Amino acid sequence: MSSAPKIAVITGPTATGKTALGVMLALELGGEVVSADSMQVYRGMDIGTAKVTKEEMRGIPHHMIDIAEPCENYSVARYVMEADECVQDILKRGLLPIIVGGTGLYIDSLVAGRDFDESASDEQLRRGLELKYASVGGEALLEELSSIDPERALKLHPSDKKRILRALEVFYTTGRTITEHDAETRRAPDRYDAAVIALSFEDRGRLYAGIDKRAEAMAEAGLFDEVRSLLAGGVSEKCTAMQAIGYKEAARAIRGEITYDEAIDIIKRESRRYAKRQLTWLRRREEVCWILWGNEPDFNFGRRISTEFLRSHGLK
RNA sequence: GCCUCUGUAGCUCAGUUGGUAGAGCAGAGGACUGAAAAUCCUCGUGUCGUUGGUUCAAUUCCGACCGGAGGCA
Repeated sequence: MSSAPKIAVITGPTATGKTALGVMLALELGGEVVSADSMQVYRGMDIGTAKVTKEEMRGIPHHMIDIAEPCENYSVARYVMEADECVQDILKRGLLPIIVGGTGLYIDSLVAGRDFDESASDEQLRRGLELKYASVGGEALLEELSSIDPERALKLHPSDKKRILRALEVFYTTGRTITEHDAETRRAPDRYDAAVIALSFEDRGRLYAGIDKRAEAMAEAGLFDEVRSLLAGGVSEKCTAMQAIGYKEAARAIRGEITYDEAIDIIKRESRRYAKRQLTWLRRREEVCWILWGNEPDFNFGRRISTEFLRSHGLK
């Protein structure tokens, strides 16, 4: 058995009740919530990210929310550093850290304790590579990568610009291939012993219905006004924050490219697809305690299953 | 009531000069190590409205019937 500190994780696709269950477990077990959500880190993005409200928190401290300006570009690397500090601090105070969120990459990276090399990022270089990609194309850049890191190149498709560029960037800034970096971090044992609870619905249709309903509710709650004020505050389309589902579509409607109703329909569809990707990410992880709702989330049931699972995992 | 058009994948439609069919969208599956709510890959069988007829063979031609749209001194 590993000697890594034990923590709890609540994840699952969007609109499945992670937030509510997180607070319940924190109250019951004496814990604090550490959010794992790539968009809730940004201030001013509340409605469209379904951020926890003060009332919903019920006095439970929530970390890693509202910690960046929407025009900053947040990243996994920064998340792991900052979230890890929160987790350490909670553990030090004898409480249970409960990671709650749907950003799989953030959760896995935090749990594994991935060490992102500080030097392996270079804006200038990336811009240059980007221009090169535009001029010579993905095939040519993949070939370039192939001569450096054939293993990685083999796994990438010529259209997968982001990953080809990153692989080259890592090599040119650190002198080591991304394959070597990967191998190294995979070899290291996880930093935390995570008990993972995943929420979803038994029936995919139910999940999607909930997502659609929530999109409508967001629009009614003032999503478009929220986006308007972000844009007025100088948050540009290029910011990572504006890639968030709900925000980019609302911005298009505000610019008059599509109607508000069209925007809402697209938001629903993109959210459904996002949920599907979240499920795909989650399914490859073994030892997950799945809690599948029927028609509606049943939090009494969820809480019972969760606490049982966490106890069996040696938590409290 | 009569005339014309129409009925093909969840939706919008294409098509087969007769050999049981294919696009877009929706959807499904997968990947994922510094943008991850991002990015990328793969996947098309459906009583061709129903029912008779012609034919070796009908979704395709003919008839009737049932939906839908339009027209009618």
